[in-house]
Amino acid sequence: MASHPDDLDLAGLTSAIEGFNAYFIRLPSVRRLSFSTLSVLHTLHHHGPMRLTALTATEQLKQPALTSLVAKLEREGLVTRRPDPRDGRAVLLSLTPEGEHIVRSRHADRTARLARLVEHLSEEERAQLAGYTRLLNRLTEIAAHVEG
Amino acid sequence: MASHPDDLDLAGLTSAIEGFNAYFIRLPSVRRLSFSTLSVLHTLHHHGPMRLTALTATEQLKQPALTSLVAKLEREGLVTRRPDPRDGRAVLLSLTPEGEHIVRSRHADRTARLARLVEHLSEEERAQLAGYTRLLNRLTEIAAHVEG
DNA sequence: AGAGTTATATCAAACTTCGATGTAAATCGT
DNA sequence: ACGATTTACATCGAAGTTTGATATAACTCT
Repeated sequence: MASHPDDLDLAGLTSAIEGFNAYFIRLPSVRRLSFSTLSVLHTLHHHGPMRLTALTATEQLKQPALTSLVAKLEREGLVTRRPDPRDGRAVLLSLTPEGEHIVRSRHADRTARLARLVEHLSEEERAQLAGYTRLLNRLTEIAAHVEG
Repeated sequence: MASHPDDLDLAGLTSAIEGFNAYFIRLPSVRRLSFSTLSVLHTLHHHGPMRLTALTATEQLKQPALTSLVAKLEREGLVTRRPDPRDGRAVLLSLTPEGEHIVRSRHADRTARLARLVEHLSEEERAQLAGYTRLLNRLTEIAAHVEG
């Protein structure tokens, strides 16, 4: 289908990402944490303190489910809730040091696994891979704009 | 930290992938399908007919949960179960045409979303992205070896 | 053939998610 | 500044999911 070599085969790229993710996402988490939990921790880690309602937008959970998930995470000491000084109805959620620790340690595990894969690449492939960090960050940034 | 420009910052790359995935994974699925369901459909699509036990290895579910999930998917017409001719205890699972349709249509949605992002890239960045498909497939293949 | 193992099913208990609805705080229109 | 509306989160009970323990039947090995 491509008219010349550099043409971007988007469906092929999508498949490649999907396939790699099937491997990349699955970590044998030591503590048994659900997908929902991990997603909330990831979002809070990257976004910083935010409201329950703001989380409803990114997580694929309805508000009552989030209320109860966050209550549980608070009991477990992974998340703190404090009143929003700007709005008496709202609550600001953030990660505790222990919550941060989980996100960071999963990140470290992924980095280590990636390292083991990269060992098997050629010199040239490794050099090529180095450029993708910028590119992926660029795409993520664009996604944030396009969606928002 | 990098000693020269082409050095591979693995932690940075991991973060970039994690960040992009947070966007890429989340599709507002039309039918309300759980993460577990989607993962099973994806695995069956790529791997072809397989046993329940084989699925237990890739999905992060225990066998009883898979038995009941698969029973539900069979009721909904997304998966078929037939006895394994080689082993009377075992069951071979595969996708129905409708199950295949769901996987393909989610793939198509992702491709379309990716297309909207890529529009915003420069000519040069698009060319760079084209090489990423090969490289990701290569990494996935290596992962299959390293794990297996 | 009998002992051990493997593939899946069943069960009840624990947990998650949902839709509907409640309560209190903020905002809007007059 | 008042009441009406809207927004943020909590609560509730019902429906759905996941789990560990255990059952059953089919394979394997000697």
